[in-house]
Amino acid sequence: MARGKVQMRRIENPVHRQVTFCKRRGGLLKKANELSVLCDAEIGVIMFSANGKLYELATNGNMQNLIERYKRIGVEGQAESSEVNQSQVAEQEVFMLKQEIDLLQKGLRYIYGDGTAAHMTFDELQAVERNLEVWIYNIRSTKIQIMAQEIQMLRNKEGILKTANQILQTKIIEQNGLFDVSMMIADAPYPLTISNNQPKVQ
Amino acid sequence: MARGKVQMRRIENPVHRQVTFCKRRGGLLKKANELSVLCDAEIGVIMFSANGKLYELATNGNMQNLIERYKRIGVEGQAESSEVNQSQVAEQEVFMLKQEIDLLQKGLRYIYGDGTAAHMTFDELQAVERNLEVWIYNIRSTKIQIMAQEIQMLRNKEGILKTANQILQTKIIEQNGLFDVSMMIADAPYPLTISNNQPKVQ
DNA sequence: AACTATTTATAAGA
DNA sequence: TTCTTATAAATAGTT
Repeated sequence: MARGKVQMRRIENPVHRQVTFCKRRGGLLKKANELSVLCDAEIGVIMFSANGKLYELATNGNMQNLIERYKRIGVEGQAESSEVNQSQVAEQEVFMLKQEIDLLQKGLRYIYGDGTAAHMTFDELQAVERNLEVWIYNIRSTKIQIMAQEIQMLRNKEGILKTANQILQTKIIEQNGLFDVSMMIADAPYPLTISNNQPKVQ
Repeated sequence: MARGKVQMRRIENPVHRQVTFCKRRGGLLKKANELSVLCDAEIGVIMFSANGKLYELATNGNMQNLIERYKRIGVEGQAESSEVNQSQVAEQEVFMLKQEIDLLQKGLRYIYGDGTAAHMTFDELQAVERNLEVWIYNIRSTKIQIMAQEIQMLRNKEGILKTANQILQTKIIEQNGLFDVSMMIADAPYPLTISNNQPKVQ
């Protein structure tokens, strides 16, 4: 509105955005208050900044009352809504969220809780038991996979070490001509020149 | 703001007041929307005109959500409140709620999740498996308890029914004098005069 | 936060 | 309510 028209889209520069928010926030609250005084209207404004900070104004001094009135009057005599009547959608959404929360809480009570499962019905217990069996099955499968991978890795290592061992023996024999070192290391259980650092499986 | 400065008090002329309300209402909503877009803020405005008509704007398109958020966050980080700050109580409550939500989410990710457990380490799997075994054990114990209670209850019922049966037979015999009805009901598997509505165990 | 050149909002009139 | 226009207010860019 001054020193240049502004494009009506999000200000990318964070500092700039913050400054503008601060300025316009004041302006908006002032306008709201003026409208309230001049026209004898009751106005509430709720603002959440980008970083979640709350700013509010209620011209009657009490946002709770205003919200109560809003919910009561609600859909009835309203005129210029920002959108079409979304109250049904909103109610539905709230209902869904509440159900989801219930489910979350129940599920956790189910698992953590006192462990005695004493408050559950027989059918619920039956269902949980089946779930637990599936989970145990999955966990055991995964464990077996992990162990199989370990085994495979160890076998690969074994092969590499054996090969290295042979190469080393060959080199030593070449360097020492006719002298046969194979008798010197005949009792060693592993190649003497490569450390054997294997991972463990419990 | 134009053609003369305006005194900041209620406009007495009703027509004039209505016109001003209409104009400034539009201005306020526009400003609110601009602020929302420019600064990435979430803004709700509720206006009740002097004659009780409701006008509203919610920049996220849903006033219910905004009110929910307002009530949740409440007094936390707010600056220009129209009321005194109850921040300590509110902050505590918000903190508790956040922790609870974290716990819920963490616990459920653990249990539900993708079921494949592929992202867990071997040791984690081991721990979960032990937990699951404990839970299954508890569940099976509880099931057995429930079944034992059922059996006990059924036995009690059986006793009561047998007693009732005998009493009834006795009464009938008394009323009919020498006539013996016991032969009439000898083939009935249960007492004929008491409904037998037993719970089921799967 | 303070300063202005401009843009925007709007009071009065129609 | 809406349009017009003179003027008051708000504010973008700068310091």
